[in-house]
Amino acid sequence: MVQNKDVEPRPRGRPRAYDPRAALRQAIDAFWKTGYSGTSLDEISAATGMNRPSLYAAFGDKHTLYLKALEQYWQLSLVSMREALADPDESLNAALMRLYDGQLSIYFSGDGRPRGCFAIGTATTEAVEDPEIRKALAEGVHMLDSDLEARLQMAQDKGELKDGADPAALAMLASAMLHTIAIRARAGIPRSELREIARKAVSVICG
Amino acid sequence: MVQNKDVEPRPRGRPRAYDPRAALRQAIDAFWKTGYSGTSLDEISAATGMNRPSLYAAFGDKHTLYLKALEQYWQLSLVSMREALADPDESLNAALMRLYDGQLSIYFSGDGRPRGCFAIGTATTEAVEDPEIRKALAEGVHMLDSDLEARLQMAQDKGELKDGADPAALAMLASAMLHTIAIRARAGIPRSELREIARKAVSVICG
DNA sequence: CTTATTTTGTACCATACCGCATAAAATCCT
DNA sequence: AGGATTTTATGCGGTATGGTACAAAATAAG
Repeated sequence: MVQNKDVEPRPRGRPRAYDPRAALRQAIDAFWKTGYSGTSLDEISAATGMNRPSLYAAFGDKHTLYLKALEQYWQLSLVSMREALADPDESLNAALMRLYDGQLSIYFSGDGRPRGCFAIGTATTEAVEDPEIRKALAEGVHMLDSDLEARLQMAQDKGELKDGADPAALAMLASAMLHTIAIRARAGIPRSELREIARKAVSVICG
Repeated sequence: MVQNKDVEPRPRGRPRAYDPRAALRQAIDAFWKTGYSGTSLDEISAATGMNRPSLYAAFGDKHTLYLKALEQYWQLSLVSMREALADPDESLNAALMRLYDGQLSIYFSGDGRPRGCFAIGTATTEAVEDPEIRKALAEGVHMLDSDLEARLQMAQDKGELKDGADPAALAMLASAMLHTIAIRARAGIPRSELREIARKAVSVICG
């Protein structure tokens, strides 16, 4: 089914039955619902269609599989957020709403119930006793902080903010807003309501 | 060891070896570190000093035990927050800082590593697939929202907020700030830093 | 066609887990 | 003292879990 892309020389032995990238996405889906501890390798095996030895060969044990899933999620998520903040001609208000709308699309994606942010929703629990997950969580959070602060700084430089505004403080509020939305999505608050509080928060932030 | 308080008529059979309230607190401590799925009944048994049948007799199965722990935590937490917001003569700024300082004390309590908010840190993960936990999480979050909104409304009535401020929006930001602090505490961000972002956020909120 | 190489699929092992059955222990009541 | 009652303590049973051994399958190279 899968054609060899480009000039990739066909590897030596039996070909893989499943695409590792798709499998990782499906593993993310599995962890996303019930968390790291709450998801068994059998469930991941079912979600990916790979049996456990293949899973193990491709991604290592459960812990490293989860770390890879987390890293992959942060990448996708940050790409989406940076796209939202990228256009320098867009107003701060519009850029922030694009960011929140993009994340809401992620939080409410998938077949089952709304599952919020994968990282906030699953890594936070493990972070206390697991140094690697804690580090990955902290780094992801910090990335967003930095991007937002840069965007807020830009807004201030362009005179979009009221005098005396503190871009770093406003960036932290914008970041906090995303975190509370991530939590509330998992708590069952409807999407429309979350978008509404995002809208109000953006109003306050933009002054 | 335990004297019968007041006129409590000593119950009939063998006396309990452990105080159920203290045991529930210790069960909370156990769940707090590693979450619902990540904590075994053996660990809870060790933490409380009760063996499993006693645990089961006192609190029911693991799920109902966790629900009781969650409910107890919300109560303690909300009591602390309401105390912080209660004094009508205090400035909004001071009241909010009292609230954040009180919660930070909780988030950084205990012997081990900082563990943030019990509810945010452990219920969020389970909330997607567990209706009861989801409900308890949503109710707790909503309680804080309501209290903050009432306090912000009071501030506006007293003329503490700038004209045109939206108390509900500001309350949501204050709530979001607590949520992000809860997450960041688990992610390993030091307490001093969290207090600093709380201070800045309060500055913005109070105008 | 045979051999080398890699992946798959089945099955297994040791342990962990939750819940409970049952007996011993500690107290109250008569 | 003896029976009634409640809790504790030990331990078991059935299942789930993470990880792996091993043989069969699928492909490339010779």
